[in-house]
Amino acid sequence: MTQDSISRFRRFSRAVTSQMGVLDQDFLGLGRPLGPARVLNAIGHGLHDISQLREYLRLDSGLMSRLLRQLEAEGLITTTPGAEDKRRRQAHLTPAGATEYAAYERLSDARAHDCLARHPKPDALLAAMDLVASALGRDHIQVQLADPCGQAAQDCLEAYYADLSSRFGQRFDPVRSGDPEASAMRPPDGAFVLAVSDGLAIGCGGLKPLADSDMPTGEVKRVWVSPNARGMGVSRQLMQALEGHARDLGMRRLRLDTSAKLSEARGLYRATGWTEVARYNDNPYADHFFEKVI
Amino acid sequence: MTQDSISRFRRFSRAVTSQMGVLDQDFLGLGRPLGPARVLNAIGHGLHDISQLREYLRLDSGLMSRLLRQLEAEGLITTTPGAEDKRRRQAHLTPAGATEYAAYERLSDARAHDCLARHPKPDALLAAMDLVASALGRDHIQVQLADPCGQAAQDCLEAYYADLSSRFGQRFDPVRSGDPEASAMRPPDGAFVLAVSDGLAIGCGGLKPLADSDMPTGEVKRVWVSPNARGMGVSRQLMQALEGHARDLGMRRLRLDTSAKLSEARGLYRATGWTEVARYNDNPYADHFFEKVI
DNA sequence: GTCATTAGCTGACAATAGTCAGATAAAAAT
DNA sequence: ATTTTTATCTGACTATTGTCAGCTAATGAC
Repeated sequence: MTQDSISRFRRFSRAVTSQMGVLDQDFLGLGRPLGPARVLNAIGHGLHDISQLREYLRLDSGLMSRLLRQLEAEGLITTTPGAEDKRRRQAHLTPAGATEYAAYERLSDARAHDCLARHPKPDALLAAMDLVASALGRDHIQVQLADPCGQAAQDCLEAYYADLSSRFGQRFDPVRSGDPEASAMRPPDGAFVLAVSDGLAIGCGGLKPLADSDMPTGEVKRVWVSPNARGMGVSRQLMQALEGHARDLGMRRLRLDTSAKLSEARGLYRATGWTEVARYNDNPYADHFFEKVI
Repeated sequence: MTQDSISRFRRFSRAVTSQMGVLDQDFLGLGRPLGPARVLNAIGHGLHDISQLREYLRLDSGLMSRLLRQLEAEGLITTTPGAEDKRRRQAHLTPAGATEYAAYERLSDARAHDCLARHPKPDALLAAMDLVASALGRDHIQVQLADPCGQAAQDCLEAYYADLSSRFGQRFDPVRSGDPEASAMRPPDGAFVLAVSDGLAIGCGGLKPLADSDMPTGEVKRVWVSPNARGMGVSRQLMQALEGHARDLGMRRLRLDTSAKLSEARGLYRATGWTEVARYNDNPYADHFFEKVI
């Protein structure tokens, strides 16, 4: 079983526990009550901002504060005032806390592994979990800037290329880590965004500058949404985010190319203010071209 | 959305809450704390035996008792000593309790309906939920005697016939409610069992007497497992249950017919003590015949 | 500067959940 | 008939979770 399966399983678990209004009691059995265990895990999972923690765990500020003091007294975390705003405190794991967190992670991994290992079709099970998690978590999908060469982005892009390969019946194999376009999709030139649902990247989109005569123009590329998360408005969110970044980067116009084989997409473009234009590049796979002034 | 979708959704929800070690906080918002609300719902759902309730909800006997007293004081339930064993008390909803229970059901229905209604592919979502629920709940699948003309049995049989029709490319349409074989599959002549996972029937099997010369013989018929629950040992459980009933009914030998197109099944039969025999009936769809002395 | 707002903390409670050692009565085992 | 076991109940606790008003320090608006 790959690490990726485990993370997909855990995403499902998180989606279910946080979206269906359920509490995860998984954490019991390691000698710590649910409250502090949830806080410890959330911090371990990368939520350092206390206000974020409160929102994620839906805890009262008083209760949150007490739980933090408790973990601090146990020597598992430290809290420090924020760098910019000293009111916003940050929580971080101490080495002892990291060890405890790792124990929870192992427990969780083991459960995921067991469940998948004894299933006759683990891939089908994971796909079903993805579908359910996306449906349950559709209101909590976040679009965020990411490094196009990071692991999550690479996972998305590989899935995207595989998707394209199967649609065009032809192998897509762009240079991977040394992707010549990657640097163009990083600030300050462009942008690359990921749609993240409960910690798993389920979609992506890139924006790179396009040399043009009359006005600063960007090109939208590699917009892709995981099949199990389609129809949930993710691509719309991705496009909005890319437009926002384009504006911030001073671009005045966006372009994109697409193919008749990706028919779902064309409706979205038309519905969100894009107009079809004449071919503007020599991409052999593209047969439809759109433009939007922003 | 059909009622069936709702029950499938709710089955998923129950499977997730009870199998992943999570507590359903769904019940909040109707002015009752989680504990009593869970008890009320479990009773409404048909769990009357207090020991069953305790096991299902995993509550301490003292706590359970107190929650019952509380609900009794509110006039929502009554408890009575069991008919056979006066220690085992039974809990039942009063009319007022039934009204409260219905309010929870409506809330739950509404949530299920909303979630399905806003999904682009509700059927795919439900199928994914079935798959996940079956995987999570595989250790809690119960095989129980049922009326072959009951609603759950009819749902299974219809799915079974649809399955056969698609495999044989030919329409199967046995007489439904007036099924001539139904009465043969009821005690005292035969048996009909359902595999139930979190309240949803996911498989079935029938047993009817077969006229034979040398020893009392039964025939196993209509063994079917929902595609989303296959590979989880359900058919094995069904066959075991049918064998048990056959023994109780005094049968000494079992027979069954099957088709080469249902190849998965033949491995199971061989592995569980059946031997292939010569054709014993004129079923045109059957081309393989098995027998087992019990 | 003053004032309103914000993030988080503390104290004082209250409600809920869980535990455990008997008590009681019915059933089962001897 | 006696003893043991079982199912439930009760009382006396403890632990956990949730709530709310007021406090402090930092920030931002005017």
